[in-house]
Amino acid sequence: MRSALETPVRVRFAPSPTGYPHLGNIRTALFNWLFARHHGGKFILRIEDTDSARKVEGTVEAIMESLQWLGLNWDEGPYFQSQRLAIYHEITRSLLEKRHVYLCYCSPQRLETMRQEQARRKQPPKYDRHCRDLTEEERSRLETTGVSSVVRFKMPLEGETTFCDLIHGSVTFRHDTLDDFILLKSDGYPTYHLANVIDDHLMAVSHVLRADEWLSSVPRHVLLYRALDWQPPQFAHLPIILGPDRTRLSKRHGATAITEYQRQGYLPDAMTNFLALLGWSLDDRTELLSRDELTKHFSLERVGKTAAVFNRDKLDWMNGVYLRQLSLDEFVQQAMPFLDRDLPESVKRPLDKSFVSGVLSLIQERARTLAEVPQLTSFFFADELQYDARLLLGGKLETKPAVQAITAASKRLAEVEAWDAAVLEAILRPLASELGLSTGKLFGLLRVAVTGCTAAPPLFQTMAVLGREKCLQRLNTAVEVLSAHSD
RNA sequence: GGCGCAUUCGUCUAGGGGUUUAGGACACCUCCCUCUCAAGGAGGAGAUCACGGGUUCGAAUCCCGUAUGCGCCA
Repeated sequence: MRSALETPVRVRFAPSPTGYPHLGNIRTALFNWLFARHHGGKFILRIEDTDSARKVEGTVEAIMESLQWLGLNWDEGPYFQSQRLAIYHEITRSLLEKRHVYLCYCSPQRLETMRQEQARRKQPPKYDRHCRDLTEEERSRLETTGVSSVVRFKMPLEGETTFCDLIHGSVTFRHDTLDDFILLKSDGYPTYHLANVIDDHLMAVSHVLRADEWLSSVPRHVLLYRALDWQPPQFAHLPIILGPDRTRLSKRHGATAITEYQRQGYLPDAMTNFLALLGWSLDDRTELLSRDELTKHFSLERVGKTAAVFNRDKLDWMNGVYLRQLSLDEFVQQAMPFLDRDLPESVKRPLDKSFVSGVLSLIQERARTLAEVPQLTSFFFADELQYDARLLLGGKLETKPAVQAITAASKRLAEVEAWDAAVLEAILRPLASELGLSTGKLFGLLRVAVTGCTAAPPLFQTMAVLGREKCLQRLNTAVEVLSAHSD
């Protein structure tokens, strides 16, 4: 067996453009990238687009965009398998010459009835090798009729193949449980097995890190490498990521496309950190790791074997941690596009940067995603607040004392010279006792009057950012709301 | 149907025969801080380590079955 040190590390991320990349795909990409960076190797991007029927428009772009968003830069590629058909054909020809493969002329109908028969007899579906030993005459007769053919691999009839997976250890498959799988389809396109093996070899891929579901295909691949006289790469099959219902991730689980997480306001670094911990861990306590720390410590030995359920709550928590770690300027820069996108249309654009900065300083530690920012701050930008009078009273106050309290506060605030949080507090705190109200009641009342919400950033800081004019105006409105309300 | 892989708190995980009364994180609960919400701090609850057999003085850790889940083969 080759050791990782002998050959330069070259890994690849090889998605099919059949759908937008989701968490599972990207996690595979991340592990490949981390492995490459850890070993100072190369990370290759290869698009396995040989199944034209399932190709989905725009996915190649989405794949590249997703990788770029997460900072998973590739060193080579993208290579496209659809542009390498001549290579696959040539190598298939050499396999034919060496009799490792054969042409199969069986019609889809024949195969279908065969399968049904096998299913009826509860036998494993397996090609019956009808064309494996055709005589030359039979073959040329079929050729002249112009029937289409596929190329199948001659699976050894006995024996077994054992290989060592870097994560699972030694795995063995008996040949008689495997069938003569197809290498080249009748339309001339290679199957995954053929194209994948050829490309990995030609691109000098040293380690194949891919999802667990390919584990059962490895014996086929190993046998193919042998037939071609090539040295197989090292394999590492990664545990898959499951949805909350313990089934594989799919469109049913909502935001599957990784770009959707970008839209929902997750930071690339948080996403990377979170994904890295799905199937890998550093030790028994470290949860937060920077990109550099991840590449420094990443190793296949610490990759687990069991499928992991994606836990949105933990992602949210982690994103909040990363959001709080940002400097205010960085936070403003990150949040600005979300404000632009989601604040009501009535709010004038462009937004004033210094006002936004003041606003955001108050909610940075309260937001878990950037997409929450507009909701958390919309009252700062609104012209008029919408709320019910009962919200002001909070079930604790009568209308009259409430009106008195607001009026008294307004009066004092109108006279304040310096409009900042400390001064406001120095004015309003004593007012509570003067009015015979608890600070909780007074501040709660003012909070609703000024923000329209019962939960908001600290009152004095909020008022300081909002500015005197807007605060007084809103207190006024609150009095009107209360007056119109009878209890 | 055959083959393969997996199985530790709800979830992510630590754990490679004795240091384990199974550790950490998210979520949950309580308390502290406090003008609300967060953040932060302190604590709590939560896993007979899927089950059953072995091996061993001793097993979550090794072996064998069973079950369940997932995957591959069409």
